[in-house]
Amino acid sequence: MEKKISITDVARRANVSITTVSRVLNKVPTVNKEIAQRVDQVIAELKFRPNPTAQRLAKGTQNTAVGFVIPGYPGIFHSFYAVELMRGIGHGCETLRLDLIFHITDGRNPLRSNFAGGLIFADIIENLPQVETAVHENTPCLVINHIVKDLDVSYIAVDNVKGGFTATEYLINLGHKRIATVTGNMQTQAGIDRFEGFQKALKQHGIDCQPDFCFKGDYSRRSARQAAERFFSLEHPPTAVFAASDDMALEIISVAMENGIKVPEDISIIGFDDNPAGLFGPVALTTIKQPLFAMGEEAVKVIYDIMMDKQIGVVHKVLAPDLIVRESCSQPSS
Amino acid sequence: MEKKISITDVARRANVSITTVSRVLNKVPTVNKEIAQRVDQVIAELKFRPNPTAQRLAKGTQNTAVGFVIPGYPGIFHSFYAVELMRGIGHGCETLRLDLIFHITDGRNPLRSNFAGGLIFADIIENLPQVETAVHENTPCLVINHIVKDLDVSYIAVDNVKGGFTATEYLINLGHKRIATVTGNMQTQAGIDRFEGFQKALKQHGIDCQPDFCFKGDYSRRSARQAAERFFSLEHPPTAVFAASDDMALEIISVAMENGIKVPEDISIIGFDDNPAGLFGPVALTTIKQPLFAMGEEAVKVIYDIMMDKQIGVVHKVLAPDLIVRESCSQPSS
DNA sequence: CTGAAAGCGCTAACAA
DNA sequence: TTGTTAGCGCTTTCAG
Repeated sequence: MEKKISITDVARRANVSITTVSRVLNKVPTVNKEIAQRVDQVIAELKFRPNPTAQRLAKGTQNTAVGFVIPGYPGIFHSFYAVELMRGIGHGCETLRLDLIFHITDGRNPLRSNFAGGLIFADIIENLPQVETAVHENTPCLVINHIVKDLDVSYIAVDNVKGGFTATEYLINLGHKRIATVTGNMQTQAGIDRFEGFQKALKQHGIDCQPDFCFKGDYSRRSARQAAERFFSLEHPPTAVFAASDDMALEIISVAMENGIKVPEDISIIGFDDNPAGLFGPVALTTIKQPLFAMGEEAVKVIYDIMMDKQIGVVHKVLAPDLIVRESCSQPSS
Repeated sequence: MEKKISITDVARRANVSITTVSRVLNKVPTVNKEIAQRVDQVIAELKFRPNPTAQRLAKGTQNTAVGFVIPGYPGIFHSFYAVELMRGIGHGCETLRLDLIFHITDGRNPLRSNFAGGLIFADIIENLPQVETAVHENTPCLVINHIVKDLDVSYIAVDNVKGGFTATEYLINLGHKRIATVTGNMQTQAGIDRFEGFQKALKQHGIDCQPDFCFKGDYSRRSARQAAERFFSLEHPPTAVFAASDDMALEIISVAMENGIKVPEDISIIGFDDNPAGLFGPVALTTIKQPLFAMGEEAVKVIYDIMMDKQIGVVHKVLAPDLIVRESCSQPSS
């Protein structure tokens, strides 16, 4: 462990003042060529690196870095959801020339927001204490895709009610009347909201919401399988199903095929997420795409405004999801 | 744009010294309860945030952040290669309690390495000038998967020669004698090295390397198709093919199927990359897996040692790739 | 063209 | 328990 060398060491060795060293560091043109060269040489010899912290302090540079906090569970980097968000945030930071600091954390550690001027939280479930701390420390914060009630914090989220509504209305407009749904985990906002959108669409088009057609799932393939088996064993089975996730939609398609039921001829299936996995398999999945990339990008803009005091108070934004039509839905045959 | 408030403002307003404010900021327990409370209140009123830069300078904190530089081309976050690397680096940073700063860049901008104590470059092709600058500024640097010749910089790479060798030898051990290859882009190190490994394996096992069996591809599916058509039209076609990428391997399988040639019964195909796409499709692809995650993790360790002066001079590491046996290879039938 | 000196905002002895 | 006084390593007037 060598002792840190500073600008003073360089100055001494080159027989100049630290001011001059600072000048060559900053490429001030008014420095004598020879001296500059000598200084450069000493810098190289000593392998001197100016301390960026001190530079920033002296220059009074604003802290232009945003931290992106994501849960560190395995597979996070393979999650379509997280990666899309990252892309958007990465792009946003690039545009605004902000540094992007990743905080991959299990939510336990205090999260020293060392250099970050603002924090974006991707998943609040594990990180709620960290959000609270950050808010309490006056750190600009933004939560993605989670509508926070108990805390006065900004958020930007996708409109899951609208997503459920859009999916269901699409089915209705295709001519379906017997529409079922398998919901997401009803402990989660997304699960509740997507189901609400489903009901709303039915109601608005004067279609009854049969209890038989509403299966409370939990996003798991297992629950989707149970739902599908229930639906298919009904005397009057549905002609269309809205699944609250692509994963579940895919599982329903599997069950259908196992039972010789054709998609979309015999039954239409629509998912939610626009997971690339929906592209493979026997039929490309029609689904609802969350504007993940846009959300990430927007998140950066918002946090930037907050950091720069252009924005006072918290901001709440809700983005609309898009319908992606592929092959798994058609008009009812009967 | 409000004037920045500093610890002095807080001190004045709370009628205490800045030291006391500093103490409550750092939660030093020896502060009078009432005073602490008063200070806290003022902090809240003024929405004061301590300047992290000044804190770091005063505390003399080491710069424990590593920058990860990746090209900003679209789709980078969906590239299996890049994402695996990120995962490894993310994990490494977490383990070493380092901050991770992403620099998503097109290679044009100067890359102000603001807070990073060290830099890891994921793809040197677009970023070479940045690497040069960084090296010149004595910034600890590490290049991933590119063996740099003209620059005295550390790198950590995968052994592509060994990868090609392993793939080919596996085919040989299965009993194949008529082995073809479609190479990657021979302008790239990976392309050259994998081909070299192929030749080396053949030679070592006393098998002639027929020119007919060596097709110079470029990683594209198009080139793989041409290669496959050539191979299949030969009087004595090969019984096995080593493709320098999974993409190409998959295309060869497609061509084979179009021609009624069965994989692996009639012909064995081995790829390179362990791309998840190889899992789908009619036969799961046998392939060579690059230790991407491990490489990222290792990269962090190495840059850390360099940053901490535990490591003097540059370090060059080469990791061995692994054979992943799945379904696309078998013993030759004839 | 160069250097002395005064900070940048905060922490950390050292006194009081 | 609180305040005074030096710095942290660098930039930046302002003289020379």
